[in-house]
Amino acid sequence: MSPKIFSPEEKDAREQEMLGCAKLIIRDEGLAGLTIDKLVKQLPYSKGTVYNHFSSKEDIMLAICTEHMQQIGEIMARALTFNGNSREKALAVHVGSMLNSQAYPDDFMIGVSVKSAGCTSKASEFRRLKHQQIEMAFLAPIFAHFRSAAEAGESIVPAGMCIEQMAFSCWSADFGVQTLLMGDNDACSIRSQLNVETELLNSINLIHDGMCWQPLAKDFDWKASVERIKTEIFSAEVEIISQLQTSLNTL
Amino acid sequence: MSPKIFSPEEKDAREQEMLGCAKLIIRDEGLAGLTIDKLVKQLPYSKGTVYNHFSSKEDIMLAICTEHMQQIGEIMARALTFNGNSREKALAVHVGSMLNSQAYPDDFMIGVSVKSAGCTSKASEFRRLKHQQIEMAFLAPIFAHFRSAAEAGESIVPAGMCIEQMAFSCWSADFGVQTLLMGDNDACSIRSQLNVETELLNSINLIHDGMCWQPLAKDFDWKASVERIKTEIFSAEVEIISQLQTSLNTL
DNA sequence: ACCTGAACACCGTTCAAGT
DNA sequence: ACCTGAACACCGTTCAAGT
Repeated sequence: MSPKIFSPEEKDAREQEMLGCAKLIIRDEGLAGLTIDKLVKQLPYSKGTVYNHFSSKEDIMLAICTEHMQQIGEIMARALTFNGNSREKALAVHVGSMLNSQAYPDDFMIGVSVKSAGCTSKASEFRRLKHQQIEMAFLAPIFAHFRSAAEAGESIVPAGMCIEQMAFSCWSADFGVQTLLMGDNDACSIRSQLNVETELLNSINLIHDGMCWQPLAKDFDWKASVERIKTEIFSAEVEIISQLQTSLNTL
Repeated sequence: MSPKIFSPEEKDAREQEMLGCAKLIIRDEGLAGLTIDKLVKQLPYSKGTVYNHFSSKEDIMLAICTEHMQQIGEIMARALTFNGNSREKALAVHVGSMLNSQAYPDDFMIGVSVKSAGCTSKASEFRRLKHQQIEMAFLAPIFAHFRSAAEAGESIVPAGMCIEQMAFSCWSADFGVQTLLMGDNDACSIRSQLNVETELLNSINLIHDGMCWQPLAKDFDWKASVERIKTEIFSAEVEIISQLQTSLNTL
């Protein structure tokens, strides 16, 4: 009869509904458990409609990854409000990213898969652009923080490096530690003895010391800073993690 | 008639044949292009026989990953023979791992996939054990190198850290830089401006400086060291990379 | 204009039937 | 004892038919 025309708001709400459902499936059955068939079965729409919103399964994954990054951006902004010296604020960014990964481990796994496998190439142009745009948005305040610390003489920009490269060093080390220590530890006897929080602090301390970021590791109680960051800024995330662990233990 | 019985050598040779074929497919069509159907079609055996050797597709992937790690072990041993100071030798390990990843990018991608996705859990017990054993074998000389440098007073073991944690910091930073910069750069405008070799040297220099590993970055020409390492130790790998790039350009 | 779901080509894995 | 390949359950994607 009357062919229905959907407003952009309705389309957006439905897209959100689909993504939320996909996330639930991933949370329950893992990333490999996400299937278009399963997704459609739990949704009041058909396959065709899902493909009307997303060009492929990878497109859905990239969309979830982008949402996750938006959340990370909010975490980073919060981290930089920490009441402490500039190096503590930089540390807070990593503590926040780690807590977020622990509170939402599936989102973190999706991020790794999207970055490592060539998922982006199979996603739609629109989704790729949005992803890139958000990545830049959340990096900007980080760069600004590194720059102001260097300009204040609290850290030294190494010869031949620029601010962006300094931030990238921290980011890639953070990514490396989390990726290597979040997976199945049982595959490697060395890694199974390591703790994410400890090694992240160790790695970031080494890099910050390499930048001569004051105060140096040996002159400050950084473990205490981590605790303060957790309680003063990320108590909500810590709460989610502890709930997640107790529910895992009773299982 | 006479039921054939295969010797362990024959079984091993066939396994190698299967793995070699799988690697070729991955080299030509990417990791996602690897399919049991395709593998069998290019092999003089049937599906059942392949499954007689490997418990699953993940088992094949882990086997390839383990072979690659064995190769990395050989690279690391070679790196440590570099004629230079102890920090240069430590740097050589990373240069070698990077060159190997560039010379055999598919092997590197498999490693990332195996580590990030829960591939190990789907692989067979036997394959998992072998993987773990080889990982430990190639880490041992690295640990020994870090320890002797610290004992010689060329580096300082930070308070609260042990030798293994220092080595892990370098390893995870290396892994982070390579993973983030080897994929599709186009997804991120910042990353696309960064060069793997430059950022790897920057990151490792920051961490080594953080360990006070002499001589410090500012007191030495580390770019020159990288060039020396490339020509004196890894000329074969450099040659493969340049061939790979010219064949990519003519394509 | 938009939704539907049958149909398609493909996937990893198994196992009864052969030799 | 070992190999074979048809069969199975499932996957992502498409598109002619509906409303």
